[in-house]
Amino acid sequence: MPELPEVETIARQLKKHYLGKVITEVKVKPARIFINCKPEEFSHLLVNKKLKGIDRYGKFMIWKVDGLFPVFHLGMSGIFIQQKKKTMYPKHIHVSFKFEDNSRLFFQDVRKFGKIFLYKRRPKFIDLGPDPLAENFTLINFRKLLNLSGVGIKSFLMDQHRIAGIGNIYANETLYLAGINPFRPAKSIKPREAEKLYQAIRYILEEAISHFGTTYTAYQTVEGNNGENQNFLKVYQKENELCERCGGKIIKVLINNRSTFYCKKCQK
DNA sequence: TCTGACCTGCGA
DNA sequence: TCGCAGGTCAGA
Repeated sequence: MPELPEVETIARQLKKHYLGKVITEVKVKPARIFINCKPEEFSHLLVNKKLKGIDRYGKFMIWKVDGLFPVFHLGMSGIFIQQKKKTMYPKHIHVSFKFEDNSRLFFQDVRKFGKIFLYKRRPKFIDLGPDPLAENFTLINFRKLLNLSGVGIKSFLMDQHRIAGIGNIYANETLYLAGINPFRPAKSIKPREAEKLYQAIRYILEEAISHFGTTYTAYQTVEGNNGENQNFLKVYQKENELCERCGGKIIKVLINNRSTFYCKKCQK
């Protein structure tokens, strides 16, 4: 599921509702999604701690909780949902947080591809590339990364070790906006095209955040609403529709086993 | 660099 | 019943 815009949307809403509150209870369901700590340890260490900060790096969400840093990766189907009624207890809940005001927050993950970590210091994510909305993601750096790469441009955009935060939907949309064919080798991208692509990455992600993310199947905001960005997509899931820009047909192919949508006519 | 496995639910 | 889904990683 969630790519950078969805994680950012969730982080903003969590801040709005829970920042500054003390966690009074943490219930966990033992599952392989706990990576570097035991579920019961996660639960025990977070009780009676205040949620002091929430931020994001790529698709990772980092909480700051009185000297501890729980980190969440939402995988394909992870979401955070507020409990709206006391009787509301959805399926596939792996963590349930209760706060000092008796409000509850659930971490739900149907497919269990999500990951939960617990650190004593804020992780530096040295394995990941730059976050595309951060200051250190500059055009100069982006061009360098492109030149060093031996893969196709779509795989390049989705490789978290190169750029952290772009997944399949936004890789498709970014390449469409920049007018670049997804089969092109990353190295073949010319300086002018690199600039267009760089701007497209930021534009597509920022627009998606302003639309609260893209709901294609499972994704919902913390408040339980669908995102709205699916109404603004140009190619993703638009197979056989006509390209808004040139009237060409949008086609679907597989690249690295991931559905890829593009306009053969205007994406060169 | 690429493929398959990890999971579950949904729609064709 | 089968294929597919927004991600990631080990192993070939």
